[in-house]
Amino acid sequence: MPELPEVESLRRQLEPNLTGRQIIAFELAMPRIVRSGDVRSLLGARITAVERKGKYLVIPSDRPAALFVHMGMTGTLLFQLEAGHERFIRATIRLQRGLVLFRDIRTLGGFWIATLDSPPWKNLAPDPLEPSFNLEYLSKALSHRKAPIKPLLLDQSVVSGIGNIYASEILFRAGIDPRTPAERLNARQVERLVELSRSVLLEAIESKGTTFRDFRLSDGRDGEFRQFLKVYGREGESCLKCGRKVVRIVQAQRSSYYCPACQKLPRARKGG
DNA sequence: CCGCCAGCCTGAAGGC
DNA sequence: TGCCTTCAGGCTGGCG
Repeated sequence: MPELPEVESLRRQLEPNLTGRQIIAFELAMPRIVRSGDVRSLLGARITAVERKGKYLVIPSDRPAALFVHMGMTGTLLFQLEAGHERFIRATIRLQRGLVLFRDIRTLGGFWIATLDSPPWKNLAPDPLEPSFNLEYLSKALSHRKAPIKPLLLDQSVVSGIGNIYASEILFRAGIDPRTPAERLNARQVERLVELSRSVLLEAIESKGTTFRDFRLSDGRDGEFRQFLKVYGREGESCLKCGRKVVRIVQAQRSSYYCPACQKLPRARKGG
């Protein structure tokens, strides 16, 4: 699953079911999903909150240790009162009441057990819902960056929480060509990126995220934002603004979708 | 520091 | 019915 709206939707569903509950046991069907730390340091611990940082879920406890979860490409956390018959369950957290199942087809996600002041990430930028993600911040982060803006939106040290679907959606709504060198964006465009990153992610949260393929909410349901996607996955279909065909290109080994008519590159500079 | 690329994994879907 | 290739909501580490 993966991007901010999906992780935030999971967080909201899990919070009331996990907060205040004691961890009874970990059952690791695939031990290597524990990337660092020891799950034994959480046995008997009581969960005190379910938080999110970028695309990570952060689950602190009444012990020094906290559980960090990243969903990778295909991970999710299912909450069930009783064991079911789900496929691809890599780990099960047995609670005082209920079970948290880590379902991850491609096993690119994982668990980290660590203290809150030594999280698994380094250089994680603010996400677009944080006040510190503003024009001043983003202008500085993008200045002197010659790389195309689209892959930079996926760089979690520039802005956290945005992944491949929402990067294309944000750029479409901002009217910016994904190939635009970041340093060539003017202040007006950077401002639009700040505002639209925020509004697109908020709208997606309203719909409990996007299920394009594998993502499931913690109750097993699908996110409903897919119906509101304007370009992602719509190669060859008509642009919803102008009717021209949506194009797919590959940047940094990832698909980017955009409308060549609605999303323009800046004009080449003289001499340059 | 920056930009690019291979690699990590598994499963679904499409072509032949 | 295979067999093979391509494609996937992410991120890390290594190279130049």
